[in-house]
Amino acid sequence: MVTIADVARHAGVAPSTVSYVLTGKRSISPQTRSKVRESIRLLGYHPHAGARALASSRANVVALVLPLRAGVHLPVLMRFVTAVVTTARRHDMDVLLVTADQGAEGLRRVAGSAQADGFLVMDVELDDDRVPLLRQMAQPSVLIGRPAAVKGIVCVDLDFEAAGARCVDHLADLGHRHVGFLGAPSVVYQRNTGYAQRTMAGFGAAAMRRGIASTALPAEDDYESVLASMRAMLRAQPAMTALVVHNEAALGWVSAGLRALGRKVPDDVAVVAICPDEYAEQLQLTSVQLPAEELGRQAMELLVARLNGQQTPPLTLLAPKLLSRASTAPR
Amino acid sequence: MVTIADVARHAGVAPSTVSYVLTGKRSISPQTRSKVRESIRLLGYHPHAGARALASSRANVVALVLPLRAGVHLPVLMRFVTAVVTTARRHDMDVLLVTADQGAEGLRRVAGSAQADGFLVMDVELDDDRVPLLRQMAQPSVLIGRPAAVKGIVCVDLDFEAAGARCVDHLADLGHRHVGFLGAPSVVYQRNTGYAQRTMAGFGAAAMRRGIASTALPAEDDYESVLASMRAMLRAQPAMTALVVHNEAALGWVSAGLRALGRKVPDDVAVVAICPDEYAEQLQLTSVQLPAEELGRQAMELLVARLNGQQTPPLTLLAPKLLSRASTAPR
DNA sequence: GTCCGTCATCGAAACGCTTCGACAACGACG
DNA sequence: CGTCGTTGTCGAAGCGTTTCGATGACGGAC
Repeated sequence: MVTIADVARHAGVAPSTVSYVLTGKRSISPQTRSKVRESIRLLGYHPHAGARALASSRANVVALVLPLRAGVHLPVLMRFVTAVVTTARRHDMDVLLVTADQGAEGLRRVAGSAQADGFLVMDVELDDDRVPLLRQMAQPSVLIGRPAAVKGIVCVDLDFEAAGARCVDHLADLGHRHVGFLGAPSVVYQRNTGYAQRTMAGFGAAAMRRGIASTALPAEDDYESVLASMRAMLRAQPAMTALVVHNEAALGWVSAGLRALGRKVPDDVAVVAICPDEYAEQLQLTSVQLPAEELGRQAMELLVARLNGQQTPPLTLLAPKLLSRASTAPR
Repeated sequence: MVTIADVARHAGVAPSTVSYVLTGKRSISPQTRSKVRESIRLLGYHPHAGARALASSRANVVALVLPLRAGVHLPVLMRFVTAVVTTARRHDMDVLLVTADQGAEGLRRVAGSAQADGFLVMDVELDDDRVPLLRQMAQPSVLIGRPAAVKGIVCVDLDFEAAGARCVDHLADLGHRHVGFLGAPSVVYQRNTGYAQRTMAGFGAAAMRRGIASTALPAEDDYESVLASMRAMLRAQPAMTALVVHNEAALGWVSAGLRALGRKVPDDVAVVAICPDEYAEQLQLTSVQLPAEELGRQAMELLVARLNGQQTPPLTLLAPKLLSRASTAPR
């Protein structure tokens, strides 16, 4: 293994000088800098991560806590992950994969061993038992999503409440008086997942405000379940003329299902989805965008800022954007 | 931060003794052991990962190289990931997430900085440019999948060639003389991905051997594409009475699509899938199992074995298992 | 011509752990 | 009863960085 001492010897300088060239923490003359750089290149030197972590008490690693469990729509999750990894790399950091099933214990271990400088936590439940722990840890953390108690933690989230409301408003403006809500798989609500609950709440409140009748049901990710939920909604509310879908896995089955139930989109039933734009685009659905990449990126940027000692706003809430497409043609 | 010296002081022993209690590399009297354990618990001590890595030249981390790109079916990928993480944890290792788009450069960086002790690489292409690098790296690696040249590397894979053949044999035994093959998205073949190519090859060869006519087409992950591919196959080979599907994302559309083309499963067209068992179970499809968890687990175990200096077989090839279900009822 | 501030560099001391040789204590053995 | 292995523990020397105080060299101000 080639060490910093080897580089220093080769370049005819002190090890500390090499270190300063690498980190840029002190000014170095251009000549020395390029001499050292050349030696580094020639010898193929890579600083030893462990040694670095030990000396600087910075691992240059963030832990990403991922929910690999039922009800999570993986393609969407991966958009977050990709954005996080890309942004991390841009700041010369790496990403340690921690699965949510390792629980608070896993967090404690990773934090205690100083394996990671910070934590990015996804799929937060409203009453999440990891939150108290995160709050008292030495390392900063950023949540993607929002628990009920946000005191003392930093969150990034889409304003799902507003998103739910935005869908209703759009439909109400088009004259719909009876709307349905096709939600995430029921386990997601059972877990009390923040974004799912909030969207529902926003949807419900907006319907009340606009004096519109509404029904809501969860749906699993298969055709039968989607069909069953929609059938049940139509039975409960035969006059239903619009549907809000907050379930990426179900999206593909919705219009086929409605057709099977004797309804055409958009003539009989208008559809608004809450999902990444690409999906809506492909299916030609009016949608509120779920900016996964943007959320992942911002979360990582916030974490980096905190690691650099900067003050950050405790809550970054992205405003929902609705894009009108063929599935809600004016009546 | 509480260090090993604190623990040693608290327990009234030397730091090295604490270390030996932790690693178990020398025998320690039961009394001392429990005394030290108690101090560790009381003080909430966690060894500093960096220090440990530096002193022992072992980071207790494996890098998992993930293909987060088009054509990869994420639910299946996540099965691998979950199995890898779980197995890693069982050996007290953590998992560093490296995305394939960081390329060979990323591997070099992680390896050079001794951030990881070994590499697990997924979604290997037949002529993968990372393979030469992996071969010459100080750290061992295990591939999930197989490049064309396997010399000097360790791979774990399902025998996809046999899997393709197994499907044909099953169908041939049932009397089918004209079969189709609905493959992965075309980008996957364009990339020359090992498992996709091999399955095709096995399928084709078996069809030849059994004197059966065959057609093959790729399919994307949407209904339209699946329908189009199947229509094209039926046009090319109107007598087609059986279909092998090697595309998890397409599975859900197959029987609906065939129905739309005027064919019923299994009476008009028999279907065999190559996919994780759960999917086949749910859709009641005869299938060759894709044991993702098993592959992930074995890959990690092999890597651990190599890290412990054990010799391992260069190729672990799992035999395909076919499970007969309703979609290939005897004619 | 002296003094002072800046700039570039050096040397040495951490950082927290593992590992290896050394060494008592102790029972077994001849 | 001396000797020899074993067992359990200690002390110290690394591991490869970063960081901080120190130090020359140099230029500008007086």
